[in-house]
Amino acid sequence: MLETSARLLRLLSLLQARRDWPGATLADRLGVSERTVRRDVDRLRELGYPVESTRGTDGGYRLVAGTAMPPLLLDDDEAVAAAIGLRAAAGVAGVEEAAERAAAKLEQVLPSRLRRRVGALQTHSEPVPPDRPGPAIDPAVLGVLAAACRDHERLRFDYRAHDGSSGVRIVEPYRLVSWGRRWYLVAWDTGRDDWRTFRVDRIAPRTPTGPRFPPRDPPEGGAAAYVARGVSAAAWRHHARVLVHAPAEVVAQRINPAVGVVEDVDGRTCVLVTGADTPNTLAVHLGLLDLDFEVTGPPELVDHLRTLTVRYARAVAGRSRRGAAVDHQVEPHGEAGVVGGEPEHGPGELVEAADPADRQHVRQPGRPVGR
Amino acid sequence: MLETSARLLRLLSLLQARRDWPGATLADRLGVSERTVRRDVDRLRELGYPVESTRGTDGGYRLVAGTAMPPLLLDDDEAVAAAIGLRAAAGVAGVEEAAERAAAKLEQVLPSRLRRRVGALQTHSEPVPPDRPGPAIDPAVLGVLAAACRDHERLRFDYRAHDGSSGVRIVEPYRLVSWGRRWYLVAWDTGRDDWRTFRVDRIAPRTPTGPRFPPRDPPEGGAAAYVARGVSAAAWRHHARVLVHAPAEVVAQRINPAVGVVEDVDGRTCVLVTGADTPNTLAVHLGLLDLDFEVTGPPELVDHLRTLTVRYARAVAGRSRRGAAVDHQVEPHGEAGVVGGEPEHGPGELVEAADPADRQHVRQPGRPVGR
DNA sequence: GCACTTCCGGACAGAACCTGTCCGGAAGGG
DNA sequence: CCCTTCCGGACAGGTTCTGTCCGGAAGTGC
Repeated sequence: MLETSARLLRLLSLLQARRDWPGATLADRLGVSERTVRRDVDRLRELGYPVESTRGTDGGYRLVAGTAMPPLLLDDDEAVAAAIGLRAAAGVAGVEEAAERAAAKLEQVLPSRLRRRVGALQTHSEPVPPDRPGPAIDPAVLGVLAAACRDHERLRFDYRAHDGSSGVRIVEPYRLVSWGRRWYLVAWDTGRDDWRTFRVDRIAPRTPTGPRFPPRDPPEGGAAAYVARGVSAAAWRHHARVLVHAPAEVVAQRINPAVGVVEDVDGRTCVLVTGADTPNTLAVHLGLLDLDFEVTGPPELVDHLRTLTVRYARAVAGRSRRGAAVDHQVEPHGEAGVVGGEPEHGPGELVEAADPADRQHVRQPGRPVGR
Repeated sequence: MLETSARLLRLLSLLQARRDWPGATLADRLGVSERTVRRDVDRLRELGYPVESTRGTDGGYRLVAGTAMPPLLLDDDEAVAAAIGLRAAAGVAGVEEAAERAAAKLEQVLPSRLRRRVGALQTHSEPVPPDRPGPAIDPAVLGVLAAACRDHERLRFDYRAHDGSSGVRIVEPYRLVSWGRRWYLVAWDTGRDDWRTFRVDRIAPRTPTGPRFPPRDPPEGGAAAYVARGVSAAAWRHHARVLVHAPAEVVAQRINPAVGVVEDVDGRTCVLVTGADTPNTLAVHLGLLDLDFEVTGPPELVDHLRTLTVRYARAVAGRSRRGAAVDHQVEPHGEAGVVGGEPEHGPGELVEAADPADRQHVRQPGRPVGR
């Protein structure tokens, strides 16, 4: 019966959307008897999609990872997110081709109303760019945390503090946030009776999760803002408070909010509180402002700005001496692919792909680069 | 019959993996009669997943977008890419929650061998970061191009050159590449008998696609490298050839290959060919090298380096005059969330989330920021 | 230990569905 | 006109599915 097939997909969708379903609830949602639900669960198992079951109070069924990938049943919003994510993944070394294939699969069946949303979000989004890879995270841990957030289940986990000590925490998770090169969990800490942000790479979850808890009002401004407040100021090795000779609104427009906070001083100048892992990166952020500013500390930054001053001065000192012999070889063009009026690019010199695992893209004159 | 359900999923999977399937081929793959395949196609249609059909030579069945999202059937590599992409999407404003939900759905069923791959790729990947949103692209266009790449179908499209003129091109598509803030199509141009790179936002595909063509050897180094060669040099408004006082290998290690090409000169110095959209960005990127260099052109760059020289000199001039009164307020900490020894962060000052659509994160002293 | 919760699965009658074969029709392209 | 493909009804034969009923098993809390 075709209804059997349809019902199996709906059952799979329910099991993917939430963790635990008592058989009676499933029977009610699917409009069949409980015996049929048990048969359906058996059918999913025969198809290779393992469904675990728990008897007794708070028992029920849950879908777990097996050896085969089951069909993924996404709602509209999730499908849009997946389409955007797969485009992002298309730029990731190691999965370009697979991401492209998956994106093609998804987009060929994406309803047109969702396609328009993908287009709109794609052009107006900018994820926080990581400057280097973060610590390794077990995706199973992320999965447990993500499911607990979604299902409003309490978590217990061992948390390793920055000084190496460890302790057990009991929290009500709210949201996972990818911030820079790390993942964070924003949760209500039951022991401290307040919101806290936890580094996911320091969490070792304990099982089982639960019990359930009623959702509480989220922290002010949402999880990402909450993490931004805590992380941006604390995560950097170097910090600076810089007096910028421009109105705060102008400065705010020129920086990524992930890198700093702007405080108005007198309407014409403001203070930028920012940071970075190295003085060089910090100096780059300041340079990108393209505005006059004053720095009095930290000493490393002051030293580095002085070094840059000398370096830049030297860099252009030889301009009148060397003439234009070097730079006239660079031909400014219009847009990408335009060469001599041609709208696309022909074969160029050999350069390695943008693969961070292999950075050997040095070109010796006259011979191909890399392996 | 449970086999009917299983077969429907396999049929759906086949239809998602490739565009056109003659009925006889499907019958062969599924191990049933052609009549049964026609019944199965009807069943998919009744489930809400539209299957189009074409009669005659080169006819067959293809899955198209309907009003409902069908189950997504991903192979192992595609599932890994989707997991990575969804994590990337979790940082995109507007789809955080949906991406998190979709990620949780996927990761709860991801076989453990794939989870490990996700973890490994996640920590060692760095996509080319876009510095700002690219031109709007109709996702339907991307979908058509992606499918044509996958199915090795020729494309005909109207291509708008940079000067506004337009012409029809017939190509054999090879790969879509996300590069910086734009998408590119790498394809064999049948008219010019050579590889070309096309801006996707300038492509208006003509239908239908086809006929099929045998795959040819890809351009040297792969599609991303190919685009890198053409785009990096041509896409920027400003270019520079810079003499760097360091060995080429050292310089190559310090830059992202997306931003430049390094040519050895004499083993101790080398030339960096790079570019950017503004002289400021170019100048600041040169500063990131943390190496001495010489620049003779273009004049805008030289002027701007002089401007930066003055700005930086002024920025640090007041250090001895102003004392440490400003910067001692910044308390360097250990890792994220550590405040006074606490391993996680309590409620901090109010700052807007990292939402590029709303950049008002200016903080007036004493009052909350933003709306 | 008991009561309540949940899953488990066989047996049965009745109903419904699925498959392969056969065939004539329709549409597209060379 | 011929070849390719999809379309779908008719038929016989066989298989599966469903709801009901029931006894069993396991987990949890009091």
